[in-house]
Amino acid sequence: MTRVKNINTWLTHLTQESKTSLSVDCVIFGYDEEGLKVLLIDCNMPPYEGKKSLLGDLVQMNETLEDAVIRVLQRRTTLTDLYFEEVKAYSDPNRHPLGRVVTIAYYSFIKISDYKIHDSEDKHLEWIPINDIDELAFDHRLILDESYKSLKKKIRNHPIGFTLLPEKFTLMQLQNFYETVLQIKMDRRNFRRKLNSLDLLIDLNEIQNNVSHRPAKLYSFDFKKYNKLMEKGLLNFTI
Amino acid sequence: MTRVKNINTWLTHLTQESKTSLSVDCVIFGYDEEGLKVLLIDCNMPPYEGKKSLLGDLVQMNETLEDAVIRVLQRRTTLTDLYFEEVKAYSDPNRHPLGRVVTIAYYSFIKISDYKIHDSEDKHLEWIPINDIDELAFDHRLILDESYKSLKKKIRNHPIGFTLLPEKFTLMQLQNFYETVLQIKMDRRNFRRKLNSLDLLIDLNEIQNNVSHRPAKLYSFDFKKYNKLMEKGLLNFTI
DNA sequence: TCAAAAGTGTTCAGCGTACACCCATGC
DNA sequence: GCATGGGTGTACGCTGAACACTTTTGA
Repeated sequence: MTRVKNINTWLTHLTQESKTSLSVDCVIFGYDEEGLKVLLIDCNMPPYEGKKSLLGDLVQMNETLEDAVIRVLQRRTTLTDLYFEEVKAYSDPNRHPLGRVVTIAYYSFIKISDYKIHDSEDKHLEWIPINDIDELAFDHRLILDESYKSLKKKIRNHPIGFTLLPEKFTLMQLQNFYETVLQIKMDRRNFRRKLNSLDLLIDLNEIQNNVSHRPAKLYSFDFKKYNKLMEKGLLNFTI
Repeated sequence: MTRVKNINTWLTHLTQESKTSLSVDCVIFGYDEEGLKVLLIDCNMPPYEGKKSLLGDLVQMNETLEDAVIRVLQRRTTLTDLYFEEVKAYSDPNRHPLGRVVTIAYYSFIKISDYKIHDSEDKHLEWIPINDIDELAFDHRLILDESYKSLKKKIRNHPIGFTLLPEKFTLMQLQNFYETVLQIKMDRRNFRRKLNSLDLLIDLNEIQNNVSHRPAKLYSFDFKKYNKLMEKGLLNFTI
């Protein structure tokens, strides 16, 4: 009987020559008062000198891809509750000048003020506003575009935004967040009704002060209630 | 200046010891009159002898992941317009008994009658009804579950179903397809109205014959119209 | 004439969308 | 008092969901 040797059926060892380098690349989205930005680093690898690239690294032998992403993210931040999502694998044999490197792309989304810059490499790091990014090294522009598309989809059905705002926020700050990230305009009255109907905001009975206009009420997000409702599968969170 | 060596910034070569085996695994969903099935193969690799596994293979040096998927699918079918979607990467260092194998999971969905069994390996191949599948080799049960979830989501927004039915089909056949794949019941009148309102079915002015009940009208799907509308981005296909 | 599936309409509730005016504060 | 953003309500159209009876055919 001829039998095709196959990784899932019958094989006795893995050969060196079929192995490949594997990396993770992370589109780190950041949000602050100025808007939506992406953390990029200078690439000095020919032929991409002068271009910026995403943060990423080779995956080590004893870690999962998720471990590698956490490593990439934590090299630069002290945050522990990191949020990230897998986007897609990129495997063009010619995508990397050093040879074959398959990369799995992830995106993360953090509050820029929580981000700690802390090693000598950091001078090559920069938060670039999403709309100011032009060409990137490797296929990173493509990765960025597909990640951003994926983020925009995700953010309308998951309360990612609430961890990126100050603990106490106004409805206008919240709406600005969605408008900035989604790059659309929303109707103020409809937005407020929508958020109220979700019944997940805690009215703190506090107001802004020192603003030269009518002060807005402050809210916080009821993560406990959200988690409880999601566990029971009985919440349709859509914005 | 200390500088972290990094795949995206500054590195002169790729070392052997950081390389890993890479595979693709494909959840091949199939549909026929009997329902939704998955193509599985016997696994003879310790410690999984006697279990079934998904179809997959190691990725070769000069192919993309998509090339590898097509190779896996075409080893067993003569179809050219293969449909497949990436699901997720699985990278637990202990997921494979031969050593570290990172796998990228894909699902495909085909008409079982189009599928050609054609080599000696095939006697180990079987279409198993989705609800009859128990444990699988490796982490393939997890991969199957996550792929099925992903398929169910996809199928409500993309006309995948229409390639899996006979060219001429009745509305009941179409509804059965959705009910079977989604494992839900749908209201007949609402379903028919929905499909009519999409205005993508071609009324063939033909009816079933030799059925011992009122014969149903036959339809086909207007792929041309669908593609045209989708290009213009002006169709919200949801079932 | 019976069994079996085909075919058909209406009502209701919820949700997204569009839209304009008065209010509270600091300067 | 004026500039600035905060706060509010209504009307309409679309869509999903629930629900029962008549029609056509073969046996």
